[in-house]
Amino acid sequence: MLGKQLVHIVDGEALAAEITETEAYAGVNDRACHSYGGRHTPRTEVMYRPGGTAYIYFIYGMHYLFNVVTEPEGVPCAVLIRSARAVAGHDAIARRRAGRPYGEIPERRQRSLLDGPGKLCAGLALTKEQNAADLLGDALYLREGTAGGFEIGTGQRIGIDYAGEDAALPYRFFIRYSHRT
DNA sequence: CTACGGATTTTCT
DNA sequence: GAAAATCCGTAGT
Repeated sequence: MLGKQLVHIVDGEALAAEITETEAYAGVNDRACHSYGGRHTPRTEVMYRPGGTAYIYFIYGMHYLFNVVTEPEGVPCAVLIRSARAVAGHDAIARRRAGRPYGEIPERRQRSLLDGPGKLCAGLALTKEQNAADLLGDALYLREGTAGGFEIGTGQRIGIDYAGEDAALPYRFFIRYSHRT
């Protein structure tokens, strides 16, 4: 999904972001995954749905995180979208994140608008309303991006120290930008 | 740039 | 009742 765009139509306006960082959550054998051990709870039920379903959950009392379910029905795996870059609806996204249009926030904040999983959901107005949504929908979908020819870096997943040995798995993926000359 | 504390409520034990 | 797939502001190097 790196380089693809996530689009959410809100009040008739497209809010869109190109995905720059992801993490894989690999199902019943992955201690970091909510479905580890085959757990069925009200929250994890959506993970068992077919690939292409949105899995959005609430965490830390104040943030939503957005995932894409990836496998056939009954196999509870998902990819967390960890970071992205706004490509459409900048003002609406900035208002949701900072309370002001894009041009009125500091450059520092413009560059870090969507560089976290909670920030992405806040900026694109993704909440439990969109949980379990089909990502081939009219209001929420993925599409091809414009980025091309990038390299993919990998690393450990963030914020899952409780996962024991699985915390070391290289399941974090990100676009390697080769600036410098 | 890193390091810290506080926010705040769902979720599962 | 504890922990959580986080973020922000502040302070320090």
